[in-house]
Amino acid sequence: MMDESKKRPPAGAAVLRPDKTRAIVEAAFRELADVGYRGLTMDRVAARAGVGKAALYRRWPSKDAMLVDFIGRVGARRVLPPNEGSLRADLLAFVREAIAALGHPTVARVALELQAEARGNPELERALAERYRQPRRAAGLETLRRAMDRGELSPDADVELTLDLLAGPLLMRGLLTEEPFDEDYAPRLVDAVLRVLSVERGA
Amino acid sequence: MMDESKKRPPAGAAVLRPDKTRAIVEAAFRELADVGYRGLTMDRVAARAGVGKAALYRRWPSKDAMLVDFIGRVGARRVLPPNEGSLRADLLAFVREAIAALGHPTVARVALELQAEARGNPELERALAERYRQPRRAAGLETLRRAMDRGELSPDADVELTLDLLAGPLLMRGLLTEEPFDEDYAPRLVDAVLRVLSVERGA
Amino acid sequence: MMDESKKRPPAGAAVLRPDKTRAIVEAAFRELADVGYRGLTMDRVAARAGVGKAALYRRWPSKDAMLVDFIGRVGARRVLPPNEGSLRADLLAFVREAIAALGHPTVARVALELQAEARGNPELERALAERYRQPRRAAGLETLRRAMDRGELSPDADVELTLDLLAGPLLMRGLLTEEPFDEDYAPRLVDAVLRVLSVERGA
Amino acid sequence: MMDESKKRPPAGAAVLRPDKTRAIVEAAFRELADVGYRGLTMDRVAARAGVGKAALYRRWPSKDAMLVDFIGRVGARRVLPPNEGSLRADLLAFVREAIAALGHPTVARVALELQAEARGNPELERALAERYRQPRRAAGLETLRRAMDRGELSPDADVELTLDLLAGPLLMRGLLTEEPFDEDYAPRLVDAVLRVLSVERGA
DNA sequence: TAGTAATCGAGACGGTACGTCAAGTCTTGTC
DNA sequence: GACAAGACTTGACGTACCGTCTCGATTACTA
Repeated sequence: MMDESKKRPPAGAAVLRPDKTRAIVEAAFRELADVGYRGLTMDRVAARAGVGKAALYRRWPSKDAMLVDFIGRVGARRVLPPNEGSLRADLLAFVREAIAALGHPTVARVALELQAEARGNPELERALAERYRQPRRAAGLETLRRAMDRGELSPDADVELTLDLLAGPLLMRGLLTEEPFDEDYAPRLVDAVLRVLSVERGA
Repeated sequence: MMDESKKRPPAGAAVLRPDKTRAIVEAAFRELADVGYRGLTMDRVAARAGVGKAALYRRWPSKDAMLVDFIGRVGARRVLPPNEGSLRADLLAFVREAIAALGHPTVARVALELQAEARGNPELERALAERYRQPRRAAGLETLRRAMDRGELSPDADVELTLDLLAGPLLMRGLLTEEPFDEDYAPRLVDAVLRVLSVERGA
Repeated sequence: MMDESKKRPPAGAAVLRPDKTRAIVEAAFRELADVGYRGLTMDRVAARAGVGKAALYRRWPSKDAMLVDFIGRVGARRVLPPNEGSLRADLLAFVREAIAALGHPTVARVALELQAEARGNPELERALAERYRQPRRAAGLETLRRAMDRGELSPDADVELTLDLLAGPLLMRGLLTEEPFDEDYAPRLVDAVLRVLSVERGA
Repeated sequence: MMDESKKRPPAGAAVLRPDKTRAIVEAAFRELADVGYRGLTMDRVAARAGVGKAALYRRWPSKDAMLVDFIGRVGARRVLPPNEGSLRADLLAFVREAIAALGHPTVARVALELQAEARGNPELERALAERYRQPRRAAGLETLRRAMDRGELSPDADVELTLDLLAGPLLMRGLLTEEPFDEDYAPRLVDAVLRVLSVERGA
């Protein structure tokens, strides 16, 4: 299931049927959106998918493992850094996309529970880091690096802190406090960060 | 339990014994530290406290309510804003205290699970907001306002965003990613924010 | 549950409630009569008794153990030997009672399944032996012994074989082949056995 | 499967391979001897036979039907009545053969479970009756009839009861109580029955 | 000091979800 | 089409936890 190796099964062997897997995953996501992580039950997912409970446990050893696997299915391995021509435009695109993603109902409903569950579930922690935090952070890093290459940004800017200043407020509002983002939150945040970086708005 | 009114009990009425309450609370905190929020069960807390399960439900209507109440016991209704003489010193004190608090093992263990649970539990959400986020935010606000009064800070600074820039990175690292804070994280963060506010470091 | 010792539970301890036990036992017997031993499910018994499944498992460690215990509740520890004045009358009473017992619908439905289950379940085997076979065999033995005391029966009669000749046909027809007993089966059987014992019918 | 008609299969049709059937039957019998009727699972039989589960269900419509069929394979359609020259010798041979058969480990292990299962499974009931009880009863009947023809036995003897007196004790001890048979059980039983029939031992 | 009423520990109660297992059916690719 | 492998649905099993209820014993207030 979680093994990507495509070794052919021994001739004639039965194989987990992809249509069932798909049905399960879809049903599970609908359940997540409806009742959240804690409220999801295997029986209901199975019923909703029109599938026996055993079909679930043939694919994943437990409810938690199943959810962990979903992260890997939905999350991207890589996030493309924006390329708008200027640092400010790039950061604006970056922030706006993040705000949109955090605003997606299922994300809002589930992401925090998932992250909480990751305490004491190293696999889940790893999945979340690899599929969500790291790709986005790498894209942010790349964005800053390109600005340095273009001479827009000093090469000795505090990159780590800059990324924290961008991501921190977004995650805090998006996941923890669930406060809505004002219309102009993105430019206010980006311009604040640019001031930290001593980049002129006009640049 | 949460009602402080001291109305006389009817003749002959017994009263919840405070030593038992104490024993329960202590047991619950030890359980929280050991197994976290999700792992905590009422049976175990009762057993650990040497108490019947009914003793718990006589005090709180549910497991969630109990945890909510604990927030109120531990969290402060008001947080005193620091008063170090300068905005920079105040913010440094503020950030350093936050880092210390987030580093406390039980907080690290439980806070995120609690916040996650607050989705779909408005009482818990309210308790967390009232006892943790709002007092701290109010203290931060007061700190900025005093700096304005002293003339250190322009009166039309973007206060909301400033507080987000301070709290966001701290909460993100402290609760979500659980990345450790570097030795010099506090001054780096504070100085970045001061630059956003156009406040000279020397000030 | 299966412990007869009446030691008082430690003061204040909760205790299995007899009304619930009764409800469960009754429901189980109705289920047995309806669907037999193999068809009985714990869920249905619980539902029929208006009881949670845990209430069953609090009393017995498993479905089999529960049924084993029922044997002990229904079966007699001792069976009174008949006392009709003559050997022939005693044996007739004995055989007629056995035929009646084997004809009871629940017995007919369940006894054989139970005995089959006893293969590989020593506890059940022991319960069946102690509660059913041995008491009846002892009563038969006592009946023959009294006839010897009265001089009706030679003291060196083959008692074991005699009891087999009585019980064998009854159990065979009652449990194995489920053939009905003719009206006059009892006297035919008894008189045949009396001839083996060289006892005159007139005696 | 149970149809012996050898009609040619339609062109191109494959045919159940007899070696597989053999492998399945052998595996099933080994399983029966090992774990009994209740413990036997189709998966294990298939695995033990090195065969897919479908191979079993292609041959028999259900687990019960498979076992029923086994009865037909092992049991005889007819049992030859003994022919030792005298009624006593015939009955002795008859009883001794029955004791030997009931002593076979697989029979002892399985026969009772099978008979129990026959409650509520008319096919199995019929198979057991046709293949086991009736042939043996018919042979017993024939034995008695021949003795009548020879003048050894009164033509108005109670034949039904006589057969019950022979079979009852044997089945009771062999299947129900699983008590071992004494060395001299056969002659004791036979002589008792002969006395019922008023046949002199010397005859 | 006696009465009285709510508290106490222990744990049984109904309900609901978990994860396992067996029966019988279906699917896939090979012979 | 039979074959091996094994995935499929269904439904029971036995476990764990929640929040409620029951029991007899204890405690502390009031009269």
